[in-house]
Amino acid sequence: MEESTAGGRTVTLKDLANELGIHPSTVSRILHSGSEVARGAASVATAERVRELARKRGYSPDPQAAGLRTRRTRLMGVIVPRLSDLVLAIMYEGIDEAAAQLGYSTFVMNSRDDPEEQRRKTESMLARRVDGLIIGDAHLGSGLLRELSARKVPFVLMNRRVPGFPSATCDDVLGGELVADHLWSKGHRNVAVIAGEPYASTAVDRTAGFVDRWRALGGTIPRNAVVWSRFDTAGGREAAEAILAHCSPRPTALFAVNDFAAIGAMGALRSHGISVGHDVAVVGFNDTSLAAELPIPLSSVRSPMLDIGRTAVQLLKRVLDGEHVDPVRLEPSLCVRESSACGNAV
Amino acid sequence: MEESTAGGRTVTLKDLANELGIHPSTVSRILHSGSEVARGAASVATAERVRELARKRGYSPDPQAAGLRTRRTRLMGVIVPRLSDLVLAIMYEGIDEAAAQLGYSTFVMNSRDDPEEQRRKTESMLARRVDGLIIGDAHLGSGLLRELSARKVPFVLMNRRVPGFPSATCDDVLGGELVADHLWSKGHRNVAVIAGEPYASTAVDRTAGFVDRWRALGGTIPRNAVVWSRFDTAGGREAAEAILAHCSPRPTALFAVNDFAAIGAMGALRSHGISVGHDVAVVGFNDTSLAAELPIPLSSVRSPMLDIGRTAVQLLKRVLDGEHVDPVRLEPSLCVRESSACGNAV
DNA sequence: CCTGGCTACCCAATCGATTGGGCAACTCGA
DNA sequence: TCGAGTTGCCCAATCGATTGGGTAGCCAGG
Repeated sequence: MEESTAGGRTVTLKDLANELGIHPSTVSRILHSGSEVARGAASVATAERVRELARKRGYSPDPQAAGLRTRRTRLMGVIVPRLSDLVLAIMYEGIDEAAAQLGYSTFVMNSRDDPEEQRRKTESMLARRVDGLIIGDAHLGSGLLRELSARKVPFVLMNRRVPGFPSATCDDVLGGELVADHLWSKGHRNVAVIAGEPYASTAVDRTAGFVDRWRALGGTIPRNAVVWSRFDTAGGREAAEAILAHCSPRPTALFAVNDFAAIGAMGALRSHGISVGHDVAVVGFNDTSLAAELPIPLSSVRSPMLDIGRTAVQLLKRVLDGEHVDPVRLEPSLCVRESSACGNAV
Repeated sequence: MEESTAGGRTVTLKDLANELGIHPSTVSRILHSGSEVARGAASVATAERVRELARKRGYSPDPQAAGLRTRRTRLMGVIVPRLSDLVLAIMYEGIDEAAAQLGYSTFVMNSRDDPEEQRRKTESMLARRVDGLIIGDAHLGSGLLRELSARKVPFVLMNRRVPGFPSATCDDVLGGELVADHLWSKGHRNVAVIAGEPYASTAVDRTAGFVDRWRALGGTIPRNAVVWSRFDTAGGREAAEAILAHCSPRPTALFAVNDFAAIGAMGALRSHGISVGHDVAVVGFNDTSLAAELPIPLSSVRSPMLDIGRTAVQLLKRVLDGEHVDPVRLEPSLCVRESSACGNAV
């Protein structure tokens, strides 16, 4: 009785209709319409017979055919820098879950933060006729978003925001502020920031939140203590090397806007014989599952990654429904661990 | 001139045909057929005019319509335990790349290694009418694969193999052997294995490769020195705790079949004041990007994850073309780092 | 002049679901 | 008893691309 979709013969609306001696359109209305329409379309008894047979035959509607007619695919396209970035992978899990709940499926593609690829992948998604896009790799000042907007492509941003467009992000400014408060209260007065990529709002906002709050607290941050870098371990390592080379006296605390950069920085510090959590405090961002499990557990700002993904889906749904939506920022919290547990001698 | 797909009016074959005063079928043959058919369908001059106009109008064929007619979607479904597992994420990047090259798009879904979810996601993929499946979460002895086979659903396995089905995997047995050779040659004689999940061929094969080779070398491994565990850091931590609690004398080397489990184990060792790479050697598996960047760099078996993904796509393509395909095992290599650099006193 | 074979196209059915418009048959109120 | 309304269903067009089967016009050979 489990014939269903693949390999063997596929059951169609017409098959069901023939078998019951009624018209396919009636079957369609019964199976795929809101209860009001379905009520008007058939008697309760007929409806029950139809539903029963559909179940028995393992009927599943052909999304190709339905989409062809309705011009909607119930497909969302998701573009991320790279899925092998744990942060994005987890957001995608949130997307996957929320999309399934709304009856949508998702495509994901990696753009590797390359503007060329962003365009290519976007077009490729549109060629697949996705209903809308969730863009997780937005670059500040990129023209692509304005173009998409002009073409009336429905989309929302995720993870990174760009002013003027709907987005689901962490409140990264607040996250940076939390770190500033923490390090300041631990007695640190000489800090450096591994700031990430300047085209990403995550990097910019976290850095700005930290630096602005630090100054508000009365601290100073020399220009060369803010080092832009890639988001991965290698980037963090290089940035830490630069800081060690150019900042004197040596900072007593490092804020990396990303856990992986923080891990890279920890490696660099260690190579220099500097003890993390003792000689130098390190704080990361995102609280990925690794942070707590590292040999020296890493303090990190926990961002609600799953919720960001879920929220992005909900926002996109509302955009698809024609609503106007405002950016959403979800609140982060700080997890203090050994890497920044001990303060500076005051 | 960039009208193209979304929002605004979509250009169809008929539009092109009308504008040129020829029949849609002719346009179709010109744009979407091999050169032989296209040659027969129109003069070179007409063909050029069609192609030119298609470019100018930004024509892109509607996959819904094409799929409805041809019964093929050029879609591959990919099922993985979780995309937030770096190993699978990287394999997926390989898939994404290879699939794009062949003109396919991919769906990914997470099954979380839950048999119920595996079924649900599989059906959901089939309901979307994917042409075939890449299954990255196969359980040894699961009935699902046999069912799919019986239903003639085209699929290949990836990452984990199950005898009797086509698969693209690492040669995990060889990987385990490499580790055994390495640790033995370093003088270790008392070792333990963090073996992973017994339903996954990766875990079973790596463990078997290690244990069998170890015995062949003349070593012994007591029963309680092989601890099955989850693949994540927490699982590795728990397994290491169990080993420390139950194995005496304490092993001088640990082989974890997965880098994350290895990292968890390193954390546990450290909590016990045991120095990794000095008191106890640790070796992981997969050589994820983190291994080399850890404060104490982790020795690990490098598995060709990208290639495994690419290979899976190529195998599936061949299955879709009706060929018979045999399992493919890609060769791993060992990367020795600080965590197992120093041997045991001989 | 007739036949046969090209060349360069056209025609129309088809895939499966959706949906606006019908329309019988029956009910009910006046 | 008539008209209006409701119930329960059918009809047929449609979405866009594909594809097996034509066919008109032309040229060459016999």
